[in-house]
Amino acid sequence: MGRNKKFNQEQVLAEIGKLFVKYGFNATSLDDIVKCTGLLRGSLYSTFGSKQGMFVSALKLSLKGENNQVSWGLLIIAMLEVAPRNNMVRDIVQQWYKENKSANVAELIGLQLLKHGGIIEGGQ
Amino acid sequence: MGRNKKFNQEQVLAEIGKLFVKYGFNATSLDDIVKCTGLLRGSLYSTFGSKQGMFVSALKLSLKGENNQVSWGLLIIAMLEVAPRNNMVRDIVQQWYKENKSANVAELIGLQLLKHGGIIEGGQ
DNA sequence: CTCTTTTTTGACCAAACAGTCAAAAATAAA
DNA sequence: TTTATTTTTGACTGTTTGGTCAAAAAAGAG
Repeated sequence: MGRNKKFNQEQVLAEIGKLFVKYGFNATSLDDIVKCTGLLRGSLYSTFGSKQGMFVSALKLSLKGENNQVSWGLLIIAMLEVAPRNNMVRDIVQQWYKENKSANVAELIGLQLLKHGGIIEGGQ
Repeated sequence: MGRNKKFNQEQVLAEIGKLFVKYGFNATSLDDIVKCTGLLRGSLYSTFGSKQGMFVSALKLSLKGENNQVSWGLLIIAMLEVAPRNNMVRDIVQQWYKENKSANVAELIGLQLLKHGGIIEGGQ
């Protein structure tokens, strides 16, 4: 019983994921997240617990679908900014790596990072 | 005339570079830099102008030598955290990419990022 | 020694930060 | 309708942030 959440969690996580990809983890502020989701801090924190919780949830959701621009972005942000100090994120990425290890995953990661930095061109 | 700087600029930049590699750009605070270099904010700012200036100087210096763990680290941080909003850094990395473009640069970048995130093992 | 220029010093600042919480509102269940 | 439970709201907090600046100290040049 009690009230139901009035927002669609997956929709919100998709928005949050796009934000993290655009600015990176540390450079994305809670004010940014509040603005882009339309939710208030209390709702975000009671749902996800912390900023890292928001990232973890967005990452997990994104990895459930097939690899796209957002999931690649979240993966490289995870490896550079989050995984080194968050075991849960490191485990998630490690799991993903195990399942997707192929001859050229490393190369694909590198290409995504080069795109992200605007060093080479790429869709969007 | 006038006083000479009493610190070795290249030594200081090497320390700063290591810090940036360890924590990333955004997660490295000026207090961190002050502590690790032994310099005070005023000296740092009168020499490098800004935090981004410190990063640019450390990156340039590191790329003058041959590729090592620090220069790889600075490059991936540059691409993910700095280049998207700093044209100078983007140009530096682009220049580096032009000079080092080989069949497997992208793969090397990907491997470095996987190492950085602790996803695969690697020296140190 | 004196003069002039430069560096060093560290206190200071406003803005931005992630996170909290008590009260109000909403609603599912009985 | 009442009650129990949940979510929403938004003001609030202490901390940390990158950056500034005037005064003091140092030292090269004459």
